Amino acid sequence: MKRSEQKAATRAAILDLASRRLRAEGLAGNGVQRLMRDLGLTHGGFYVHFPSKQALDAAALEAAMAERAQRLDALPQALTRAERRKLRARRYLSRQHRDHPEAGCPLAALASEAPRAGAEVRDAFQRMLAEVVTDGDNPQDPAPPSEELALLALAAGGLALARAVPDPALSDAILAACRDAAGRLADAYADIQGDPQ
Amino acid sequence: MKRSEQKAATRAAILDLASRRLRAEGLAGNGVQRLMRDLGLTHGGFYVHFPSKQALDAAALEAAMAERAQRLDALPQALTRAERRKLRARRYLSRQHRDHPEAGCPLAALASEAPRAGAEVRDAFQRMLAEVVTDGDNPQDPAPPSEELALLALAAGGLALARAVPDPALSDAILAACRDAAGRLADAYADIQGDPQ
DNA sequence: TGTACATCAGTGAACGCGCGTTCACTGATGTAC
DNA sequence: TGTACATCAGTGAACGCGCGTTCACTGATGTAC
Repeated sequence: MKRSEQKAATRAAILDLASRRLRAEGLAGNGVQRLMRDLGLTHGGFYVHFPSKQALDAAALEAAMAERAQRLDALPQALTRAERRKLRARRYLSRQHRDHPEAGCPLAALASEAPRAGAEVRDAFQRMLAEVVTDGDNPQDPAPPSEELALLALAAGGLALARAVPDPALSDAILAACRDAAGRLADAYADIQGDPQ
Repeated sequence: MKRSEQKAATRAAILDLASRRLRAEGLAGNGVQRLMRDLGLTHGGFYVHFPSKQALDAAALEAAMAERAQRLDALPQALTRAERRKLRARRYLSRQHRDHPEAGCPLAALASEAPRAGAEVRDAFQRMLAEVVTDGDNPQDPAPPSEELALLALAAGGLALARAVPDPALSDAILAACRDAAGRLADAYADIQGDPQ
């Protein structure tokens, strides 16, 4: 392997682990030294790849976002908008997603930490949010951003609460309640403006 | 002042500042040394009042909850359930609440950090959630917990996202979208089961 | 093809800092006589 | 009322730890002749 390829591979490995750890343990649980150690490297070398911890956090967030889009936004085409929204909510508010934050949506994992983060991280967070709101939908007939924002807030809030609560039964109940509410909300939006497709 | 009164006053001051700081800066931003220093005390004395940092966090969370209940759950009696829910959502998803996390709801402030916290904090978090879901409503005719859970998830999620986003216009848009969605959801709930009172 | 040199990814020790917690102590308050 | 002693809220130094960042270095890879 060429040196430049080796370097790119190392950078990718740092980014990938950081991206998963960021979601599993938050911004604080994602230290440079532990990260590099767990990759079999020493922490000094970190600064060959990233100018700062915050730059890594922002880049890891973007990487998480790209992964998330692949996972959650792949939807069958032949559905009404309301059906697509319900399906997305069902995936988002699943036990699977709740129990595997490291592979899930970074918005839910970091929602309450992001306000306290630095500018780079907050900017990345905002780009992610904009992406979620516009993405995964029919580009021919974009959904109103406000509807997508509310559905996202419901899903991300519900997932975060379901993860926070120690009682599994209550946690399941939160997920179920939010799936149901997302469905009702999707229907309410469809009623008013007529559902396309 | 008697010594025991003095002690109680000191404890209350620690708890109060911790409760505000917890919401403004999260669990991580709430260090013992800085807390005590800002109260004009030394950090060693902290352990006269609390057995550990985590015990303080849990107690501060409960204190925040009590304060929150006073602030958000005082509602006129002569309203339908849907009207009460809309009013509560309007208060919760206000610019005022977004811009003053230190005096606001701890669920929104800590939603994504809580899953990573210790058992004491998570237990306190769950008690708070249970309280929000059952409280502030007509005790004669309790609302279905699943409906309250979903409305809370929407409100807390929306508030957290609105705080995370650096662009003020987008932040306002998130609040407005979630207020609107909470209204629709309240109506949807009222339609199905008939609105009491 | 072989040698000399340059590049640079990664090393590892060190920096100052704040964390939560411990502990021997001080000195004002409270109690007993 | 005055003295002797006990209590205990709060002090301040110290513990080990992990944080992000720096920097002189090593040694394998890459390049030039």
